[in-house]
Amino acid sequence: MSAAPVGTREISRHAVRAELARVAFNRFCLTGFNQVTFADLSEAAGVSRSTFLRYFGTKEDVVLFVFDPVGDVFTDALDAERANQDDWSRLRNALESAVRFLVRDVQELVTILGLIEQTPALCARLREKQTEWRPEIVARLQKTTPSTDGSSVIANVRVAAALEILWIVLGQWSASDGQEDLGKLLDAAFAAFSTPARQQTDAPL
Amino acid sequence: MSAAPVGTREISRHAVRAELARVAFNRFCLTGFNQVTFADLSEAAGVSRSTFLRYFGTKEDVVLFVFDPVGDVFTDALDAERANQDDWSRLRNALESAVRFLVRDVQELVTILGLIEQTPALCARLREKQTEWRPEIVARLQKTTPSTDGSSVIANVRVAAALEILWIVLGQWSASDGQEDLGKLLDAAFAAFSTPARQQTDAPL
DNA sequence: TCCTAACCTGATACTCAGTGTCAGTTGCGA
DNA sequence: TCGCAACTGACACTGAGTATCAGGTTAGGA
Repeated sequence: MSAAPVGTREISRHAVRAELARVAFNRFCLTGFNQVTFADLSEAAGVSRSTFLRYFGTKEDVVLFVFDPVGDVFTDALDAERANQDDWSRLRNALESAVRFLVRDVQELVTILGLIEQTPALCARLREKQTEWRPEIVARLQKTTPSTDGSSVIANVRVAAALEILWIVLGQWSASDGQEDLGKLLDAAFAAFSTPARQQTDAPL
Repeated sequence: MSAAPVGTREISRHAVRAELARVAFNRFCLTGFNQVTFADLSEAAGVSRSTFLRYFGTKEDVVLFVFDPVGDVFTDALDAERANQDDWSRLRNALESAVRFLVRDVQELVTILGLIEQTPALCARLREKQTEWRPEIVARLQKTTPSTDGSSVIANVRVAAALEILWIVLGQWSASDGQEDLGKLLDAAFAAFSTPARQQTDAPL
């Protein structure tokens, strides 16, 4: 996982970052992501534009940096799974760990997801992160299974599908204002692969 | 599908667009996407920067506009499928239509995919298009099946998974320089959902 | 306690993407 | 032939992101 902050410098940096993000987040929700400029943000936060930009490389990162650890959380959780389970179960459980990591403050996460949903630039950047996570996850998933020809494609598809489920489930969950049970939503989503893909699809929940 | 160009204006616009994209594409491949500016492109194409920007809203679109019809191709193909097939078969076949639409000039497509792969901005924008296609595809897939509670999530997951397969298969295909059979690659990818998700995964090709 | 090297900050200047406007031109239909 | 609509280049502008610099602050070792 990411190295815990050791020096006081690191602690300070982390805290400032959090505070800047907090201030910025309010502005984004109030005015809309695209309407807010770095000049606005730095003024609201009481630092110079230069300084603000030193903490966040891009405007998207101001919102999305909270998702950065998800890749590691996911791979770690995948490793912790018993290797004798099938791929889907392992992915489902690892996904639950990732979701649990994200849901600390329900209201906050719902708000962030809402902001992301209505801002194409944020969606795009988030998908980019998702794509960065995939190779490592695929490697971990395959570690137990001696890779045969073509199994790499299969592993890639399964991981990609699992990551898609992450956003679909979170979207559904935030649409219910954080009311629905995330575990059940995950089960319902993974049913897409176990239910006979014909007519019906009786909701299993 | 998109309206065929009728007036001479429309024909002209379409042709100019294609020519500008052609010139620009060479530059991108030569120097790298990020290193080329609109000033470079317009100079190379012999038009003003203003004019170039009028044909393509963003630099990404200069490369990716060829993917714009894919969403419609996919949904149309999905409608054409016999409704009594299962979801996976319908999606697989619709995907094959989309792929066939894209593969007109093998060498050109391989080059484009290579450029996209090594340019994060292009990947991100492409994923954005993909996300735009999804709702309509989900609607078409569900049209035949009376939607029960929770089946919407399942349909969303299946479509999302299918679209992921599109890029995974195209990536694999372009890595083989366009040699591998796309139909077989699609079968291999969809095997991720039919093969028991345990050990082995003997490659079915 | 002091010194120094590393770090943080704000200021400034720069490149480039993307938007908007305007005046002149050209093609097309009436 | 007239007039409208679209196309064009020129120009100005906003804002993201990069780079540099000088002055101030702090951590940590002597």
